[in-house]
Amino acid sequence: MNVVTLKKISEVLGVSVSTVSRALKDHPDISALTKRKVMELAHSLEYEPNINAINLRNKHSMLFGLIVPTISRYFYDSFILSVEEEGRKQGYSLLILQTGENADIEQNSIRICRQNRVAGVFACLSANTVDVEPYLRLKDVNIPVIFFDKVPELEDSIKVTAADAQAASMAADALLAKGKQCILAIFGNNQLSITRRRIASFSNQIALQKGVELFIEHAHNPLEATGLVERYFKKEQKPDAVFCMSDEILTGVMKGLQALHINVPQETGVLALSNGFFPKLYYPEITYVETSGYELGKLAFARMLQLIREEEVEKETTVGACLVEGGSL
Amino acid sequence: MNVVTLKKISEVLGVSVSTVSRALKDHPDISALTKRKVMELAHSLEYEPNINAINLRNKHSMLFGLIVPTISRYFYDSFILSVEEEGRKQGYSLLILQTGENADIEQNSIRICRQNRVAGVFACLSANTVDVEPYLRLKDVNIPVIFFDKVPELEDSIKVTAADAQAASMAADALLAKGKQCILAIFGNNQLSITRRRIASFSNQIALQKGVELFIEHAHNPLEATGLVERYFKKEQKPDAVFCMSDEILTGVMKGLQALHINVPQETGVLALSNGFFPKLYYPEITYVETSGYELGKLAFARMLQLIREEEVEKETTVGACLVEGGSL
DNA sequence: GTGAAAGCGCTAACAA
DNA sequence: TTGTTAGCGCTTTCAC
Repeated sequence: MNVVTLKKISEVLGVSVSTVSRALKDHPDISALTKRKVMELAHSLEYEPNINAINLRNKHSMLFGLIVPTISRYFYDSFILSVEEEGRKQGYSLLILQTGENADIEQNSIRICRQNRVAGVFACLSANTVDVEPYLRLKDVNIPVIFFDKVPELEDSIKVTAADAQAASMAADALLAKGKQCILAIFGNNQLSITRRRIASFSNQIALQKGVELFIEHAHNPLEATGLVERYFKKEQKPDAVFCMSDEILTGVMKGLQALHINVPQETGVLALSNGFFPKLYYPEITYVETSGYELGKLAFARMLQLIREEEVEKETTVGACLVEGGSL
Repeated sequence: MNVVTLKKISEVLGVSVSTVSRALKDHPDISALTKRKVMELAHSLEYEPNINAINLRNKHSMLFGLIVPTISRYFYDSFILSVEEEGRKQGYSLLILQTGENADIEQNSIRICRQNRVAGVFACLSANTVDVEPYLRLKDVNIPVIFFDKVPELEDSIKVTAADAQAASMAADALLAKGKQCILAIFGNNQLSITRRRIASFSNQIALQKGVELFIEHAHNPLEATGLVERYFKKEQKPDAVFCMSDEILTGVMKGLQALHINVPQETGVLALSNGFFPKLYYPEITYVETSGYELGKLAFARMLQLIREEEVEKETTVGACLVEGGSL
């Protein structure tokens, strides 16, 4: 083992470990000469401090735990990216733990965060999280928790989410502004509060305009969305617009429209709530209301820093939505 | 701070720390009674061992570093998932470090791995990695490195890759079998050995069939791929098939074809090398040669374990490819 | 069957 | 300006 430690450096130079330690941190007490010698040697030996020793001493690590159903696609990747970027600026790294929507793995992930004495946890609940308690108990060991996206319905936890209601009503407005008269709106899992909020807000907004027909449907995956499109576009009266609650639904809808050779936007308009990646895959690009995982990440990180610094933190914050025009409406 | 340590438990119970330590690991020396008392108390106090202390003592951690350009889409997510799954079985977690193809961040990520005394590093080079040395020097501090996907052209490093040559020639065969005569083949960054291997194998295979015209082009992102499609399909003699070296290129190509209203497969065939997600987004689904990130992850992990156990390890291994029929050819 | 003590690598209070 | 020392939490050897 060729691992270099402060001790090794101190022995070579004939000084004490603490001198080396201080020299490396550019401590004002140490003479310029000593500093130079220490730094040079450390550099040439490729010294890297042992984080575990540092953490042990500090009683916390420069790691954040990030517990999430999946890192890929449809939203979380951009959240993670932005948390990682922000964290890097402050010297933090990310311990990413995917639960795959499995409650056992989720519980275990919380334990791993505890054992690692992470500086904080970013958590997005699994669809079937049974017990939020273990998250809350992290507070006992001084680990702050920020919930994002899929958050528990609890008063006293810190949550950051996209502005669902706002996004959904913006989408409705965009459809009405284009004079759409017969709208197929496809939403996701109705169990989730996020879905119910979006439906309520969307249909209320549509209802403001008399005479618009609205068909609300649910799809749990792209395939079901494709099926819905096939069903509705074989009808006598075809929808003149399709609204997709998520990227996942959007991909299913587009596949269905392609299969039926339906031209967008000539024969029907398409509008999605999206993070922005999938709409750009198509031609014409899909018009969407953006709920940015990236922005959400930035916000979550800011909240985390406040918690760590023991500043006052707002319990619930949302990031706004905005309409991004493609050519699909 | 309510953090429970062995010492706290030992004080409550009036035994020594070492007894507690041994009791918790079910050491045979300890009496059943003591064990029970210790375990019960530890449980009720929600004791979790401090990993940093353990790592410090062990001189390594139960973390793997995973350095990758991006965690999302196009391949890596499935690799990460499988490494994480395998790792979890053995008690490992993942320190995921995204480089965003930035060489500085990549270097820094290597340092973070060193500082954390990770048990090993899984590395996929950035497109513009200038200096592989820092990876190799991890060996000096006993950190094994497994390169995957984008690997360096070095004899003595351990690499796992998709069977590029095989996949590319399978793709060529599939095109020839359909009697394609004028093929536009779009590859990625020509700097990467992976690209050059694929080109060589692909064009050699095509060359076996006399009279087939092959146009080889490069695209560094989807946009460039879209541009190439627009250029080639405005020509007098349009390609009767497009080959896409990656998912990224595929998405760009499909957007270009949609823009020009070119029917697949009637007017042109499309074939991709892919991980399987994107081809299913389109109608008809794209025929592709699958190189599985998931399988590759399993393989990489197996190699890592061998390295850690200081077993003999094959330097280069590949996972096979297979043709998945869609309706695009 | 249990305890005492050393040591992993680092930092910081205190001494010189 | 530098050194000595104690201690972070844990494991393990050695002693009893």
